[in-house]
Amino acid sequence: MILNSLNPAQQEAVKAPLGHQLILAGAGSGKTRVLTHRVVWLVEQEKISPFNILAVTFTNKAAHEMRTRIESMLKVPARTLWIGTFHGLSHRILRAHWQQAGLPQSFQILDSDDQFRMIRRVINALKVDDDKFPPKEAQWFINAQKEDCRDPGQVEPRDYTDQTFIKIYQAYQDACQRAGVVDFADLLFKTYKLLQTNAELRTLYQTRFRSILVDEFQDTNAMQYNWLKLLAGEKNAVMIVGDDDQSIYGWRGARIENLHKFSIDFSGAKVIRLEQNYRSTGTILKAANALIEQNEGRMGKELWTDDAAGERLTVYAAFNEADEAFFIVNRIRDLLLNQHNLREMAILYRSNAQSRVLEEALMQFGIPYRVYGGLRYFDRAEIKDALAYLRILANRYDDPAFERVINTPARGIGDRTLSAIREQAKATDATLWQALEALINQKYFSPRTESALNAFIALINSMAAKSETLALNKQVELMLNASGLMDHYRKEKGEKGLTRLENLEELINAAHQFTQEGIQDEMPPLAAFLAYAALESGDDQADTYEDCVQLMTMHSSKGLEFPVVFIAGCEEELFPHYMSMSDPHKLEEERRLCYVGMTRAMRKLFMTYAENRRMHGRESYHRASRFLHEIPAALIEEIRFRTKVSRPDTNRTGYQPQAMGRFRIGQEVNHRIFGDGTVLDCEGDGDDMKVTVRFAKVGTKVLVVSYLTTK
DNA sequence: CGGGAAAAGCTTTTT
DNA sequence: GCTTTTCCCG
Repeated sequence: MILNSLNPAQQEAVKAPLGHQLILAGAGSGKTRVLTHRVVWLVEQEKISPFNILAVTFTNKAAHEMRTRIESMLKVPARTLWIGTFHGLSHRILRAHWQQAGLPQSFQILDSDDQFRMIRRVINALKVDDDKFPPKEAQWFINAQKEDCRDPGQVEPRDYTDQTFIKIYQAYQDACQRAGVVDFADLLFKTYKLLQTNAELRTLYQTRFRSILVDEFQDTNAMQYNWLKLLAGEKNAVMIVGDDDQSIYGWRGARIENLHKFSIDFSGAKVIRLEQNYRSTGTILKAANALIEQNEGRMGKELWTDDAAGERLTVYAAFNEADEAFFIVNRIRDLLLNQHNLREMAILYRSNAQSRVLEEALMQFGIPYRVYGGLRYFDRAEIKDALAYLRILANRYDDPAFERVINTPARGIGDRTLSAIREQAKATDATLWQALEALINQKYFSPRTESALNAFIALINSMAAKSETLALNKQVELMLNASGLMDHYRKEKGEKGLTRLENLEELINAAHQFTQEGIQDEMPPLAAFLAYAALESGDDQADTYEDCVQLMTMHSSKGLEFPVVFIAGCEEELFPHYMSMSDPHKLEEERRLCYVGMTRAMRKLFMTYAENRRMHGRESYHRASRFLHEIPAALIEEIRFRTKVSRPDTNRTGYQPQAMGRFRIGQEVNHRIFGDGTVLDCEGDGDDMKVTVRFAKVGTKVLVVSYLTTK
C-alpha cells in the first residue's frame, strides 16, 4: 500500500491504532482519501476482514463513491464490506430480521410525501381541526420525536397542543403498523429498538463490526448518534470524520454537539486535524478563515495551502437582481474567452427561487446551464402512481398506495365512496383494503359503485396473479398497461403528457437495469426494486459530461468543487436569511453555509449582491450581507459601476452599464401597449439603441427605445 | 371528473 | 408577485 501520496496528518489518520478516532477534516483536505485509505489499511495491515468493517455515509452518492474507490484499491474482494447510508443499512437489518422487528415480510418504505398524506388522513380520521393542527406541523413533530428516540408514550406533553400532536403521532404509528409501512425515521428507530431489546441480535452485530467508520459526522442527529453507540458497544473501534464548520443541517435535526459528545462518550478518542487544503488559492482560504472565525465555540481549525495567493475575490454591488444576473453572465462570457469550460463554473445561491432570474439571463445569452435539485425522477407524480400500483401488488394493505391508486386513472370511485371506506377502516381498526371488502360484503354500496369497486379489486388481483411469474421489467410493463395508467397519460394533451409517458416507459428500463445489476440478497425482486426507488431515488442524476454552467443552492454544493464560483444574493435578509437572523445559533449556521459556499471555489470567487430585489412580490432594499464585511477588505476587489465611472471601451466584452444613455439595466420602464417592465439589457446607443425588457404581463421583448418611457 | 377560479404558501434537503 | 394547491361547479 502506497502512503507517501498522503501528507503527515493524513498518514497519521490512516495509520492510527485500532481505537476511537475523531478526524476533523477541513474543506478540501482530502477526507475521502483518508477514509478509503483507512479501510484499505485496516484490511491489509491490521488484517481485519472486510466482513468486519462497517462504513456509514449520509448519501448514496457518497456510499457508492467510497465503495468504488475502496474496491479499486483492495486486492481482495470487498463484497462483504458493509458500506451504506444510515437508512440503507438499517433497512438491510430490518429486512433480515423482519419477524423480530414485528414487521410483515413485505413491509414498504414511505417517503416524506407518502408520510404527509398518511398523516393528513389520520388527522381527518381523528376529527381533529386541521387548521389548528396542520399536517405539516404534525409531520414535523412526529419526525422530531423519532429523531430523539421517543415513542408516542414517551413524549412529555408541555401543553394541550402537544397532547393532540401525541394523539396524532400514536394514531399514525398504529396506521403504519396495520398497513405494514415504515417511514424514513422508522427505519433507524426500529433498528435501534430491535438491537436494544434483542440481546442476541445486538451481540451478533456488535461482534461482526469490529471497525466502524462514519463520514460527515457533523450531520448526524440524536438518533443516529444513539444508533452508532449501540452498534459500537464496548469493544469496537469507531473512526468518525467531520467538520464542525461545515454543519449546515441543524434545521433538520443534525446535532453539531455530537462531535463534542464523541470525545466524551467514546473514551480515549484521539483528535486528528486535517488542515492542509488542496483545493483553493491562499486568498480564498484567508477570506473563508476570516469569516468562520466570527463563530463561537468552534473546535478550532485553520485551513492553509502551499498554493499561490491567487486573485482577490470580486464583490459586485448590483442595482437589482437582473443587473446581478447580467454581471454574472458577462463574467462567464469573459471567462469562456479565457479558456474556461462552462462546467468549471458554478453559480451558488441561498434559495431556489433565485435561480429563475439567473436562468433567464443565461438563456438570453444562449449559455447552457444545469439547475441541480429539481424534482427527482422517482418523485414525479406519474412515477409515484406507478410505484403505488406495484406496492399494492406486493401488499394489499399498503394504505398510502391504496389511496393513490383507487381512483387513478378515474374509474368512477368518488370522494363519497372513499370516505365511507376510510370511516369503516377507522371504525374496525382495519386497512383500507380490508374495509373495502367488508363494505362490499355488507352490500353497502349502490350497484353502480359496487361494480366499479369489484372491477378495481379484480384488476389488482388479476395483475398480481398474471405478473407472479414474470420478470420484473415485464411486471412493470404489464402493470402500466393493465392499470390504464399509460392510456390515462396518453390522453393528457401537450408536452406534459408526452414527458410523463416517456417517464413511465423509462420505468420499464429502470426495472430492467435493476434486475441486470441486481445483487439484492434474499429479497424478492419487486420488493427490492420498491425499496431501491424509495431509498436511492437517483442522486446519480448528474451528467457531468455535459458542458454547462452549474446552478445550485449552497446546501447542495457541499462536497463539490469548481474552478470558478459565483455566490449570488449576498444581502442581509436573503443571506443571512431573515428567518435565521434573530437566533444566534441559526445565524452561525448561515455563516457556516457561507463558508461552505466560499470553500467550493478553487481559483476564483465572485460574490454579488443586489441593493434592490423583488422578494415575495415586493421591491425591497437591502444592505450588503454582513458576511461580506467579515472578509478583510484587502482580499476584496469591489466593483460598483454607478459610482466609479469607467471609460467607455468598445473592445470590452464585459459589463458596461455607463454607455446606456437614458436606460440602464434594472430600470423600470413603461410601454404604451405592453405595460410596465424592467430593462434586462441594452445594445447600441442614441435613438437606435435596442433594449431588452421583461414586461410583467407579456414576457421578454427586444424594443427600440423610442417606444419606451422611463418610470 | 375535469377545468377554472380562489386561496394559500413562500429557506435550506436526504433518506 | 408568482406558483402550487385546493375548492367548487358545470
